[in-house]
Amino acid sequence: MMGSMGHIIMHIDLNAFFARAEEIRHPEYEGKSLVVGGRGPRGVVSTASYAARKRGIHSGMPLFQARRLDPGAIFLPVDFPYYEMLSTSFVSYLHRFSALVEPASIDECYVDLSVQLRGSADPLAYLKVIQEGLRREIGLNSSIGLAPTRFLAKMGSDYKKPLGITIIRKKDIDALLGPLPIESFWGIGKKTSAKLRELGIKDIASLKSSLLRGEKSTERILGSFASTCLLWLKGEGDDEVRVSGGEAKSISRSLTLESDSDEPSILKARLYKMAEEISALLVSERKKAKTVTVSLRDPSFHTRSRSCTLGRGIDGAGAIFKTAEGIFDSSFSGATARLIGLGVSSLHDPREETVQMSFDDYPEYEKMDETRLLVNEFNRKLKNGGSLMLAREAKRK
DNA sequence: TCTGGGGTCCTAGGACCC
DNA sequence: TCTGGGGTCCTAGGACCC
Repeated sequence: MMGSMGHIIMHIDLNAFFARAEEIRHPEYEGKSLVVGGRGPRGVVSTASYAARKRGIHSGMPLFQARRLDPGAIFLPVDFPYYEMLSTSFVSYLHRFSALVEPASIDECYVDLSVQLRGSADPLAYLKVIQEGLRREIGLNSSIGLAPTRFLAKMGSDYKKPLGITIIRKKDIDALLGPLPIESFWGIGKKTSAKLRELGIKDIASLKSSLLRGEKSTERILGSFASTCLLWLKGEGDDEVRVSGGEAKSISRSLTLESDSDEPSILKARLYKMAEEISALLVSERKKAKTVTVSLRDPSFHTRSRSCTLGRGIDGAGAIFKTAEGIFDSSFSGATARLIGLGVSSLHDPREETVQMSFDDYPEYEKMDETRLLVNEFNRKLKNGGSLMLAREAKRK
């Protein structure tokens, strides 16, 4: 009796996507030192072309620093709608090879190639066709990983950039991944790798042997992720490509101000603008949100967030703003902000709402407008929140 | 002229209910 | 009247990823 067969997963990642996208519409920039990044004095690098990377420029670096490293580089602002258009072409292109395509971000996809490659004598040739066709037809460069699980496919596409193709079979896991620095393990970032390095775990091989030995110190650092890591390094774990593409669980906007501000009218004006954008998205996705979160980053870069969950979903800019303003007034009055953010979560489809509160049951609600309802809701929350200051404020209203 | 913006998932503690 | 124990919802913060 045959066991159920594993999958063959491809992960394909676009190389220096934003920079390459600019080269496609400005061929004269090709091969040049190119930096795509935010606007304003506080912008950072989104993507640097490979020529710019050779000069030490990388994602997340402040733009002024990038300018210092390479004053002759070409600096371009981020044009999301254009990149999204190219990303859509990328996904459509992949559908030629498989119906099972899952976009994982704007520049990467998981593709199930089980049917196409099961028993294939030369999967590499097939992957080359995909990679070369993408470059020829759309102009995009990519790196590809092929493996029995999502994790290994992802590690494979990262293994050689740009224009790499890496196949990771179960028996080759240790030889290929073992020597890689611990930072390259997907899901282990700066903080965790620093802690692991203190224990002498500096590469993936030593992580795996530590986990195999069941060392508690390593398990404490990784928490519940420890067992997942070991599973992944044995070549097991998630191998499903989910076509449906999960719906968004939250929507947020945030803005780093050109200069710090403690002026409520300025900060509230930003909140209103963000509320409008979020509302437009909610309405277009036919969603309502029950939770509103306001966040503030102070000049020393400490970020605080305060949220409020309402008894029912909202999607209007006015309602979102009023809730945000209530949070702002009660939690952030007088604070100096470098960044202000607004987000909504607990999203749901109002058409699937089970029990609608009937106005007949609560006739006094009938005369109230939406704003008034929200203020009541908010005040009730504050009273339950147990903050004296907040409760006093609620009483005053 | 220090350090973007949009997400996901996890954790830990408190409130509340049975 | 010094200690229950789940389960769920909510909040806040942190780590990570692209």
